[in-house]
Amino acid sequence: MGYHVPMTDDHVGLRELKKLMTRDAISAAALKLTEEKGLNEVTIDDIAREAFVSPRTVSNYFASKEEAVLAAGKADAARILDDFSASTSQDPPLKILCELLSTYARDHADQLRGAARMADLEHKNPSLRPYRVSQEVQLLEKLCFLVAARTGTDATTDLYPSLVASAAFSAMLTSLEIWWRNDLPDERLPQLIMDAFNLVSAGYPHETGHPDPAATVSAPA
Amino acid sequence: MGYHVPMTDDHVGLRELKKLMTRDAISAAALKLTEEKGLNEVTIDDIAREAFVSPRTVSNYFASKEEAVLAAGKADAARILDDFSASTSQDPPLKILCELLSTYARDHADQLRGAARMADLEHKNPSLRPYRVSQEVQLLEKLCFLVAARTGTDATTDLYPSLVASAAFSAMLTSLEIWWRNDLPDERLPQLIMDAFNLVSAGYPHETGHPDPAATVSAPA
DNA sequence: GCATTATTTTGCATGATCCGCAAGAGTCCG
DNA sequence: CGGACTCTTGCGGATCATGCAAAATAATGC
Repeated sequence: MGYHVPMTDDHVGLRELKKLMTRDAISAAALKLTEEKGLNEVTIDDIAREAFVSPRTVSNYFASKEEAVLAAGKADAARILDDFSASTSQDPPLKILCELLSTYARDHADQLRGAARMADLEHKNPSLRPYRVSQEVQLLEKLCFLVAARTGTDATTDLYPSLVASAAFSAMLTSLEIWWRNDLPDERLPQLIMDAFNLVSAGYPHETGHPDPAATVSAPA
Repeated sequence: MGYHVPMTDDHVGLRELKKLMTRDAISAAALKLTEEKGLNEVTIDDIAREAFVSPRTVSNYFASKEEAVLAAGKADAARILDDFSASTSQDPPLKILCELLSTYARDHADQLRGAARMADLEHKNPSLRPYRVSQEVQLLEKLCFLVAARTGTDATTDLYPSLVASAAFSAMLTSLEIWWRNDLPDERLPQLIMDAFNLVSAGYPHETGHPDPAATVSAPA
């Protein structure tokens, strides 16, 4: 299934290509219809018609409408994990992830708009939430093992890798959430991500009120 | 069973009582059958028979089998949040939560075994996962607002409350996970929780190998 | 106690989803 | 071109979610 095909176009296989295309078509159809009518008003038959496939094929690719809708924004996160996995830096994992994520946020603002659209969808269609969070947890477990491998710790017995992975995720997700909820400009996001990672790396210093303007968006100095 | 009408009850209502009882009965039936046969082999009709109610009543209380199964272990977490909300300490939120949780782990290890059993169920029945993580996220959001209220920050614009809430959750969940995955004795859990919170508060110091024996369980020397 | 009201439980029906199965269409490889 | 393999499709059965109205049960007033 999700095997990484050879990097050369040599023998990619027309079959695999068509499979990916129909998958994308179904996912795109689900996304479009959901944005138009709301997920509970969309049936599998509707998605099938929109994607020019049979209803059975839709169920063949996705276990539920929700997964079809959410399949659109899955690729981005995987790329980040690959980059982290491929990095040869000796810095602490949190530093590597901070640089990776803030850089990505700076260079791919368009992708992030897609993520924001997703967040919007999720707010309007609560039934999407469980599936989305579940996907996040899967990524988190993957990141946990990557951190363990990188630092020579054991994800099954050590606290460290799991805690670091969770911290990175919360930093990224919290930044995205605040960025999206407050309609901040694209330029603010990288800084927000770095602020979040700094707060995490500093051990969450006790705040009362707003002593640190860098950690809030209410005073855009 | 009930003989005569209560003489000391301040109108609690027999109705409300029966409602709670049937709810518990359904949830318990769902849990029992799922542990026996696996959730995909359990139908709503089965649960209804086991709980001595009609199938329609099951759907009346829970939107899905999954919710019925998970309804069992919901109360514990709410108590912790209430304790945190009621605390008048001026310590940082993470310190308060650390003490609250390690104390709870020391005094109520049995309840936490129940939580561990749930985690086991989730591993064997993947369809439970979305519903469970969704519940966790709801608790996390609640904790986020409690932290914001306690520290005078704004959960919608500040990174701090969301990051702190996430950190506390990951510390607790990671401790629990490692505790039950390695079949550690009850006495180890409070210490594990405190280690996790210390690691979090220290900003996840970079480890390679196992320099800190307090952060691992592999060498109980 | 008895009747009235309010709430819960239940059965029934409908629309939708999930999944296994086998036939048809398309692709791959020699 | 032809066999082997894979994907698509239609069908059928089992399950599920939900609205609706009637039966059952608890609460309230007389």
